[in-house]
Amino acid sequence: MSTPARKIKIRKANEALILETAERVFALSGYQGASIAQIAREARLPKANVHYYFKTKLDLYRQVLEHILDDWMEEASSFDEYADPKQALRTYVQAKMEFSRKRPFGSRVWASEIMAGAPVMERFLGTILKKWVDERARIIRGWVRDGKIDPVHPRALLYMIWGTTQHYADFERQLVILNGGKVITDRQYRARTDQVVNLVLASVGL
Amino acid sequence: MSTPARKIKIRKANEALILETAERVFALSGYQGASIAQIAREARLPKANVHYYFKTKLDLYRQVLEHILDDWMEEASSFDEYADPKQALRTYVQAKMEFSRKRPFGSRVWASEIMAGAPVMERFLGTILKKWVDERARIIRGWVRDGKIDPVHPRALLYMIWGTTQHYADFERQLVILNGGKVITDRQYRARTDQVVNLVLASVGL
DNA sequence: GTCTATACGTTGATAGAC
DNA sequence: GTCTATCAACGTATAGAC
Repeated sequence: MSTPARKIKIRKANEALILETAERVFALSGYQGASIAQIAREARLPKANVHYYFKTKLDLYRQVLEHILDDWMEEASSFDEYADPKQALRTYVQAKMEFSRKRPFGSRVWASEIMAGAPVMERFLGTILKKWVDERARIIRGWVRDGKIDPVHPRALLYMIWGTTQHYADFERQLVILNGGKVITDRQYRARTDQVVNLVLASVGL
Repeated sequence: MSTPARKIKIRKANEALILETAERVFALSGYQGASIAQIAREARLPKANVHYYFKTKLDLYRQVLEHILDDWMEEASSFDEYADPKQALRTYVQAKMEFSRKRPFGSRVWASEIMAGAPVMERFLGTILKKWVDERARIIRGWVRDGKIDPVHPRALLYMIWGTTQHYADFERQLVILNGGKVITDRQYRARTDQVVNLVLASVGL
């Protein structure tokens, strides 16, 4: 029963449970506002166990962010799936909207980290993200040069896509209240995704 | 010297100082994450003085939010300055962009409050904001009916405007890093504002 | 790997001298 | 109106029995 293999399995399961719970709690209260006690409570584990798997609160927070970055990489790559601007933008916006729907807490942890001055993600932003944005800006500029889309400012377009799609995750509570307090159904959300796609495409003349 | 008039003046000045500092600190760390000690330190006041002017942390937080709502009302009214969609949207987007530039902390406190589930602003969102959105949605639907703009979903348009313009306040740190670490100048910001206006107008066919 | 007990700093808040 | 001293509650983190 107490074989190494079994112990590793328990470890993986508990780490995953804590990471998932921590993402939710950090999303709700931010890094400073969240407490290990609350994370432990919601994961139904003794507080000491959280410290057993993650030495410090900062360690745990860092790993939560790393998890989010993994998914970020995936949605970022969707931008390059097609060379045609219409298909590329549609695919990317859809991927971002799906992420906002499926991982709203991840989006909020990110937002809260940036609002706190990005002390942990600074390096990522200045290296990987900056490189990605610079390259995508070049692609968009190419589309403009070839007359495939209207002459828009690449960065302004990317920031509009980010701001809009992340709004659906970060401000979910507000959207629900404005929706009359009714939760947004999958059907509704698909419709909203299409509307966002159409607005973005129209904004560049597609 | 110690006349009532003088004391009232001192009170007003200190309250304003504390409110301004608190907005910045709440913006950085959220309600739970912020501490009275930090607010007092940054305002260069003893901790007890903060409690003297604002009985509890929640009291202070509420008043910070009320201040932000006052400004929100003002920018909201800019939507109705013109009946023509092009002028109305331009004026509104410009007002929101100006707010993001001049009161980035206010925007972030709002964002952090919503991400925390809007425990304090819930009533405002469900009453005043909902009414405002419903009415503006009706106006936008009218523009579509009259063929003045493309057939867009009113709410999707409003959320795009909010998400995009607030992104410039809430994610300022990220934008600066993506800008190569250089602060965004007034000149640059005016250009970005124009780009956002153009994207929004184009998104509805204007 | 689990969990109780505990160390020890920081928090929100107050009392009371000035 | 200002400010030091203080308190109970809660924060992170660890020790050590099981």
